[in-house]
Amino acid sequence: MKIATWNVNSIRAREAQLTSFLEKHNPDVVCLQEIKCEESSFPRQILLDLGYHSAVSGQKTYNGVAILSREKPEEVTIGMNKDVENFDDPQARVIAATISGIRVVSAYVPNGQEPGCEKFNYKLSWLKAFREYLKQCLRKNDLVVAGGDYNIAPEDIDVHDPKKWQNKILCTAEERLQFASLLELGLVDTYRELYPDNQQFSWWDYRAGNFQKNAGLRIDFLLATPELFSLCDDCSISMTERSGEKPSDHAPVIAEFAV
DNA sequence: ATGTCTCAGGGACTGAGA
Repeated sequence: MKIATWNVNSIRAREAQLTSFLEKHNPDVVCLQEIKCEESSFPRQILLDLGYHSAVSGQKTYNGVAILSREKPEEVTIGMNKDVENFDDPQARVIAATISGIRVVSAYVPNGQEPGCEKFNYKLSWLKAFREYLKQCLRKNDLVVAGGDYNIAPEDIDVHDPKKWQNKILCTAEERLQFASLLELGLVDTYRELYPDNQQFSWWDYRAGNFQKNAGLRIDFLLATPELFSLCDDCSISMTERSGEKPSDHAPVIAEFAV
């Protein structure tokens, strides 16, 4: 079973690239982020024609998450408010579904803009709510994968120039502490666990030729429970899509499980 | 490099967000 996560930066602008991705890799499940549209304009039929069901949580212009799957998704839930009290998030950032007995979460963590600002505080409180959400999810399920754009580079190895990025957004100690607390729930960063010393990135700013210079960060992950990770054969970050025409600024992360 | 890309509003370009 092949599971992927990809921030597509608008699903309508990335329709051709998403089609190529699905045809090339033939994943069973894809967690999408930043679909940037309401459910009514989501290309559901195009994906059905390609053999994928869609579970969608969208909104106009910003954010939006989805889960594509070969098998029909079950127990689809949108947002965190069913599991986390006092956190009614108007932004479409979390969706979950059960596919082939695996609880799949697709998450788009807030960017935070700049340390100390209002959006940064929202990011930190969002992450605390998400931790509680995942805790409940792990309580109910043994096989869980939480794919997403976490907008955090967990360690210096995940950053092309750690000195330049020190205390910058995506790299602050506060964000890294929040990410570590997600792993402390009992989740494994599949790519990092398999390749402790590899430096490979999943996001490169469009500006300044950052991709050509490989000036990137690793901020997209497939987090798995130990039960699921024990079935993980491999995890990789695909460069094809980021290298192609009109790319998303994120690369897909793909893992293979013996399920 | 204040560097690029996407969206909405409005009907060309600007601002927000990343």
